[in-house]
Amino acid sequence: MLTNATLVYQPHNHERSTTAALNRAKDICTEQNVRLTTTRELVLKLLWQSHQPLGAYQLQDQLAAHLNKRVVPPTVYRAIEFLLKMGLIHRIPSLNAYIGCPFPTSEHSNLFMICNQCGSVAEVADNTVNGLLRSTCDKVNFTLQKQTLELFGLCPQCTDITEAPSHD
Amino acid sequence: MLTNATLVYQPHNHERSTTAALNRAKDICTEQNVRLTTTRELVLKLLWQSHQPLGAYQLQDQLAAHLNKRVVPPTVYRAIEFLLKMGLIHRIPSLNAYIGCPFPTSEHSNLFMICNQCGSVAEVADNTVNGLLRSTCDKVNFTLQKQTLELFGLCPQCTDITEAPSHD
DNA sequence: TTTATTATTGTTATGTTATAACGTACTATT
DNA sequence: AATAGTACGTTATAACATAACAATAATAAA
Repeated sequence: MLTNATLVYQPHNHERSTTAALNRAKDICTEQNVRLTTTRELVLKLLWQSHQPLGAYQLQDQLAAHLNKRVVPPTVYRAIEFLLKMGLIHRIPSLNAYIGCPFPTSEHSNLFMICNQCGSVAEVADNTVNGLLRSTCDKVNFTLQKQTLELFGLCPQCTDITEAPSHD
Repeated sequence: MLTNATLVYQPHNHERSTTAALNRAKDICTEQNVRLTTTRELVLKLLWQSHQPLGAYQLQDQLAAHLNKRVVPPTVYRAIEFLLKMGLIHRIPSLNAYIGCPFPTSEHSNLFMICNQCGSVAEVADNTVNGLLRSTCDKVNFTLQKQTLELFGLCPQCTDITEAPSHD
């Protein structure tokens, strides 16, 4: 069906993918000799458990609830900063929100499909897009270092619902 | 050199392109039967005159200076909102900043090349990229409505400077 | 094990970006 | 001139993010 492209809708298997992501994160941190502390791990977990990207202040609330104590912005932003640096999460600039990365370690395109209807976000790894962007940059002598590609529209589910004949 | 792609570095001919953009804007507004008021026109002008995208509060300062009176955020954001709706400017989410659009009216890719060195931003209209994204979305049944593509790196100038042999 | 070093977190304050809500003034048409 | 619609003024505040410095915890070195 899909060649060259991997589409990952975040909550495709909630519990399992969360566990897998946390394990991968632990491995990566061990390997890199950095510490996945309680706060950091909890933030990552919350992002994976969510069906949608979460903002810093949503994370703050949820953290506070889980840790049963006051949590202040810097705490959240430090964890976010760490996870971003380790490639374990992404920031989605147009949403001011964060989301777990399904492909840490591997080079990928940072291509997000954001549903305007239900708010879900899928990350797509597509080498063709990557290649084309790279060659476009080469043509104009732009040295590409990083990218964020945000596509807004309707996810498959909401597309189907919208297109389906109404019955009222 | 470039096929299918148009690269527009904002200040390629400052004065002339600003004037041209303002005239185009007037035409568009007349045609659409909406008003390009003083504030709106001034914001557009400031964005075109700038070598870099401007934030709302930078615009606020510059507006205040030009109009010789206090300008408050809602004033700026209203002008921005209008210009965005008319397709005359873009918002660059990762910078929280705004930039004049060189291709108003025409469908385009919202592809920006952002220089990490000098802060300049170029907008690229590339049908190939557009087409590929569209087909990628089709493949996964995602209904594409809007997009923002942000590429970070070094602009041609800064690339050359960086790559040139140092002499110190 | 004690000490030194570094990494992490706590804490307070503040900076930056953006919008809500409501009232007033302008513009165009009748 | 009355009216309706659009735009702007004004105040307050929401939402997102970081600076700066103190305290603590983990790790490495003596």
